[in-house]
Amino acid sequence: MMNQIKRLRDHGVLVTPQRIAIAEYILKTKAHPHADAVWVHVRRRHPTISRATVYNTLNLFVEKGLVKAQPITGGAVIFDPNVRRHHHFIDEKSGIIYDLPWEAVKVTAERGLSGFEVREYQVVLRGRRRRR
Amino acid sequence: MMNQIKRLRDHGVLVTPQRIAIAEYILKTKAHPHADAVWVHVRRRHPTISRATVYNTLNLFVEKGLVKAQPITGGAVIFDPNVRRHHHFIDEKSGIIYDLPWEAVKVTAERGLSGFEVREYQVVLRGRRRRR
DNA sequence: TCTAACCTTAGATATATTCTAAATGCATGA
DNA sequence: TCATGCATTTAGAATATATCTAAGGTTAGA
Ligand SMILES: [Mn+2]
Ligand SMILES: [Mn+2]
Ligand SMILES: [Zn+2]
Ligand SMILES: [Zn+2]
Repeated sequence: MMNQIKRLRDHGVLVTPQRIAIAEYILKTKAHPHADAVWVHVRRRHPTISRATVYNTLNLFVEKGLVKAQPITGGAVIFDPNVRRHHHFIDEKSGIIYDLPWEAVKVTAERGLSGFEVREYQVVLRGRRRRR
Repeated sequence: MMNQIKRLRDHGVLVTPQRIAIAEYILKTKAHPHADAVWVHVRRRHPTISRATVYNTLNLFVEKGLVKAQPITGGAVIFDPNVRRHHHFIDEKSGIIYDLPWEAVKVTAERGLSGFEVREYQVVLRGRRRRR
């Protein structure tokens, strides 16, 4: 899509076919994928893309503010196109990570935080997504 | 210390010299170390202890409820002797992880959480520890 | 003391991520 | 348009984290 290309340029990212392919997936997904999952996805249309390019590109997108790296699980770092403030719920059975809107949870400092300059925070919740 | 040995037995852990050495460090530290840091520490007195034993032992301690694994940073899982509910502040310059008492922050569910069965949660804060 | 179950170990394997250096591609000005 | 210079891509090596294997050693209770 043309608007992804413009979005890359607007963020100071030099456009290449590999970066377009990665952007088209990572900027729209709700799956919170890790780098290897992005690689598997993007290879469907770009069979020769290397793992190093996927890592390089995702790290570049983080640096440019297009995505956020979320190291909230044990294994691999996951990449999140939602760069606004929000919280995360991790389903312990499936491993699926859900976004929770910032307004879903209210966090209030009570005491004992005077020694800490907080730049950002989030609530990380674990449990089971209820069957619907 | 004798009370560490009793503590291991009380948790159904068969006592060995390696486990005592690991317990003496991990059950008292405030450093939130990862497995390799525990290995480096314990080798000062047990030079032949293997990395596998350190990983096996820490995972056993988690299973027995003596410590909690906290996958809140990118790299290695850290092991925490504080198994009560609490929050974490990560100093982004040094990487040092500080415990925040449960009462330091109040978390209130507001809306949109009806589909989620929450088993546990914590607030993860990042920023800079203020110079005192 | 005897013994069965359990533990420790070195090294191999698996997984996640970065590095290296050579080949290739992109953007710009002539 | 094209040459040029700089950035990007690539395969594979290297590094970091974690688990597995199988042989040998230890623990704790009878
Ligand atoms: Mn891991
Ligand atoms: Mn990692
Ligand atoms: Zn998210
Ligand atoms: Zn802690």
